[in-house]
Amino acid sequence: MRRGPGRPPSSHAQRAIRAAAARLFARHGYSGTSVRDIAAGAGVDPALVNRHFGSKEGLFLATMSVDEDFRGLVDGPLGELGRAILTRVVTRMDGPGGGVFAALVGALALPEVRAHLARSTDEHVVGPLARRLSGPDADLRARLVGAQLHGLLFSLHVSPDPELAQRPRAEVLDAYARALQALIDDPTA
Amino acid sequence: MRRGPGRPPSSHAQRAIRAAAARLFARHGYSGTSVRDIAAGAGVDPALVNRHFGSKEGLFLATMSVDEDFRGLVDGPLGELGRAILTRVVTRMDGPGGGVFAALVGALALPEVRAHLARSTDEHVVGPLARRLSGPDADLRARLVGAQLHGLLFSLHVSPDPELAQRPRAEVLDAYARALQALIDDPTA
DNA sequence: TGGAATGCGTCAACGGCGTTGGCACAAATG
DNA sequence: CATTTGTGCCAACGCCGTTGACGCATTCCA
Repeated sequence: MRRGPGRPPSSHAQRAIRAAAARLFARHGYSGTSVRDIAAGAGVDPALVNRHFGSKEGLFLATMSVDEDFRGLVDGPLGELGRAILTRVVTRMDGPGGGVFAALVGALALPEVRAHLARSTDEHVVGPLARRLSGPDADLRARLVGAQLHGLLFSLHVSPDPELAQRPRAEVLDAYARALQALIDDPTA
Repeated sequence: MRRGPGRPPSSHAQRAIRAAAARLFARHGYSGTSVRDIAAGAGVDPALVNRHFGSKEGLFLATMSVDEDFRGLVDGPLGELGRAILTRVVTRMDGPGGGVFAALVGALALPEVRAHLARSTDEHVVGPLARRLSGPDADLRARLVGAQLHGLLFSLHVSPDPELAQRPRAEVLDAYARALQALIDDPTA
């Protein structure tokens, strides 16, 4: 995108790069998307990507995030919390930008991506849930609920089980909610 | 490794490449291991790798496999099957070659790797388990048990939760077994 | 008002990557 | 002996992420 000499000082290119990166990363994953692809999609020189975002990894971390949508995820009544959490998370991942989780998993070889995913999970699921659980091993049970969530997302969007992905979501959620609830409920009650 | 002109006709290099690849892939993952690294570790020319195994992906699929260890995984009594499956799988992944699952997940961008993992899971967990379950939605419940397994392995070895990995395995397995059992038990019973 | 500093964009190049084709040589085959 | 086959080596290809030098417009400041 060549622009005249009287162009504004702000960076239009920066937003174009972000948009192209978000689209391509979500669709083709981290290693399936090259810096040159992103630059071409944004109509920009490849070197500009690294100039603005430091590196391909920096751009990935700046665009691939799920933090904003999961506030108050574990706020419902405890007796139906398994179903509530599942509905929120799965619905989010079925919508646009659902490739984000798969893209993150595909880039876990990068330590910063591992840290990002771990922090997201801790902040929105494990931490708040552990504070709400009663009974023994609340922290352990909350972490295992996080593992269960990762497992379902994994089987739906990362290494998809076709039979599972094709079933009505309500059936899948109902059954899996029982498994989550087995860890949410106080085992001594 | 230069060898004299009277070398034996069989392929010593092939086994050296396999061994180096298994070690390096399990430790550093797919994209963290280069063909040139493997060749150097085997004392061999990089071109030999592709000559014998077709491609880096071919070598990866030939060396990274978990099939052999999971026969009869779901054969125990139904009432304690959750605990039995977990113990087998987690013990296997804690031992040497435990990096295999993480390596596979890190290479899921390759369609053949996705197919390999899906087939392994279907063959050793989902299929046999679905045949043993009673009650409604046996197939769905078996698939969700597979998702739970992936989730725990994910949180232990792919994107490790330090708090979880550090706990005594028995506590973790006991708690998670309840969650698996919630899907194994007939929900109408 | 003139000069330095800053930020944006362009271009060419670097080293590393997976992969390929050509060549050499020993062993097996007729 | 001639051919084919398997094995190994070397040089090179195109793509990758990344970097440094440079041009240019704008802004800041003495």
